[in-house]
Amino acid sequence: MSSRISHEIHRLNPRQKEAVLYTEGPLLVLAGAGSGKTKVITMRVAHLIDKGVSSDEVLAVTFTNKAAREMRERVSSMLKGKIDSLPVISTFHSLCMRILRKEIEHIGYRKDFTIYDTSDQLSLVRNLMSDVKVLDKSVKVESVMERISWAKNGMNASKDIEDSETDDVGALSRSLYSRYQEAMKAFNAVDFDDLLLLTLKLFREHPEVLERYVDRFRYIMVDEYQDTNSIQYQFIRMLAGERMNLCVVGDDDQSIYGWRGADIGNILSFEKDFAGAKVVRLEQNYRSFGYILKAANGVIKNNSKRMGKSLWTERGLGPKIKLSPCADKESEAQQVAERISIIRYEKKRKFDDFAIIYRANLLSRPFEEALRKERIPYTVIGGTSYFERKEIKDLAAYLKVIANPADDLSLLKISNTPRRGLGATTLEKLANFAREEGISLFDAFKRAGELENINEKLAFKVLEFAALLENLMAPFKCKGKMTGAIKELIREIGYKDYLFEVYKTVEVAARKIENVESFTESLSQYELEEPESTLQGFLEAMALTDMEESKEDESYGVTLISLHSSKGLEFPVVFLVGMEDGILPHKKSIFTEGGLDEERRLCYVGITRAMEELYISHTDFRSKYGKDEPSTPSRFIDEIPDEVLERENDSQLADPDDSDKKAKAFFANIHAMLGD
DNA sequence: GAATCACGCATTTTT
DNA sequence: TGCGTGATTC
Repeated sequence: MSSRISHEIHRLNPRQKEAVLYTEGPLLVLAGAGSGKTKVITMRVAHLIDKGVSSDEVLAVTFTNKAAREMRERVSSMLKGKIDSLPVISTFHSLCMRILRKEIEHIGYRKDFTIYDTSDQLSLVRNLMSDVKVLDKSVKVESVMERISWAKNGMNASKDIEDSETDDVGALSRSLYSRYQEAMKAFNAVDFDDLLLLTLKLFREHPEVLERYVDRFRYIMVDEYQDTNSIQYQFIRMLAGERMNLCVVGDDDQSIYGWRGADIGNILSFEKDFAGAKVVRLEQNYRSFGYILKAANGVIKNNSKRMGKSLWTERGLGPKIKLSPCADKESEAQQVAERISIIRYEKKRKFDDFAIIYRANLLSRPFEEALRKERIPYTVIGGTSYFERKEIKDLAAYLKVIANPADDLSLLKISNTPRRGLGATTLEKLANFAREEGISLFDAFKRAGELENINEKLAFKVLEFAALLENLMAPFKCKGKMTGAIKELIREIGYKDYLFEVYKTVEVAARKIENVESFTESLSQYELEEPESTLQGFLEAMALTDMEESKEDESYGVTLISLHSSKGLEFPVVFLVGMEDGILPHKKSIFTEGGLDEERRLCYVGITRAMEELYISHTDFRSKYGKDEPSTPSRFIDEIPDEVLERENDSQLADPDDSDKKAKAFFANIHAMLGD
């Protein structure tokens, strides 16, 4: 046994050590916020391998790429030089993808399937809706898609979509459900839900396949177990087999994704589900001062359905939590901004040490304005921007067609982008022809000459376009030729000219072109890094991974972030803002089953992000959608023990001493901005 | 095909 | 209130 790893294990606290050393049979590690969870997981993997388990036999599953990447890095540095291959550490989705790539033919799909992301799904549903001539504009495509996905995941009370759902969305979703599935299959495409669902189907219908995986993965670990949904639960359950060397790590108190299908019941009934399970509680917190933990404990103990856990620390109490009532959201924002200036100046902190955390992204606005006014640099996390760049989606659609000519949807999308005179009517005719002949749209393109209702000139254009795509297929199949091929593609279709044409200002067009370049760049990088590079592999990486690895070091300044995205992060100074009833707890959650408990957990997550100082604020009046409404402090504030709180006055009037401080701090911000 | 207008909508988000 | 979408119009 390696002395270095055993030395590291000896330095763990008793509970952590217990979790690391208990390797056989089901184990639930209840890891409180800041209790050294990642350390335990990685150490456990290292320990398993160190004691002789082959790294091939170990599987660790996470939810996000970021978590997987982090874990992979830590495991590999811990085992440096000891092993030649890392264990499989991957997200649910990429794990299933890997399994399906090998085995999907067992259930009647083709191996070269394409992955559809949310926006692909959305445009498919949009197309289906226009096929059946839905004129009712009150039905949103998003709602229909959501309902279909919900049904697929079996999260309706019973299977499929209930007949009793008589509302428009329900009825429409029901009638489109099978069309959706058929279209996906015809396109040789698979959506995010399918990755898991089809793997489950595969395992159910082909026990011999399942057996191979059960036999291979002898030690399984699942991170963030409280976030698993019922499909993921079943998947894990099957993989764990009879052996049940399954270690799940999570925190029921941080289950905040119930609204998208996560089932907190999975973690709560782990002991029942996996007979003989051992439970280890990690309650010693290494992140926060005592008062912060007391506040967190005070709030969360009001939830009834939980495993029960109470955080403690050896770090001492630290400063009390400051509670500030503010007149309105503008003064709340201003107060926070001024406070950040002063604290940074007086305590020699960096702007990176601060975070402003809120329930809903739209609350960030006033804070951004106040910070700008105060000359404080900041980064807003969240919003949905990365996946939505039109030019990237365009090029990706080209690649999808080249990789999978059966993908009618993507072909449709690129047929007239850039414009080549293939309008809606022509495409409609081609689509009809394809349907009649039972062929793909691409094959229909290649036979455009046979259509009598399309004139010769137009048919020639279609044929030309099909030939263009077809000619590109070969270079994309050659190893190491993809970067050249994409440049060729961009040139051939005149994409850059098209961008200049479409976007009026030079700046916007230039930005778009920059994105195009970076897309090319990422393909070339993929090709360089990946010895077994294929176009399919690249598209997969695009769909399944964030591809934004470099953005982390760009972020600088105060972090503005939603409660949900703050999970897993920590900051020396945290401002929990907008702590009002109707916001946290959110008004829509108050009357839904289990909604209030989840809001409380959200509050718990927020509090436990703070390492040293925590400020909680709320307003007397809040203008929403134009109207001024009186607001009440969040009911969760009442659950914080009084002795940990320091209540501040409502008065915004600063004493002279204070304004002096403010001025000094302000000028210090300007200096900081100038870079000294 | 672009500009303009009116309307509706307004938690949370990853793969 | 403020934004994004879809329809309308030139």
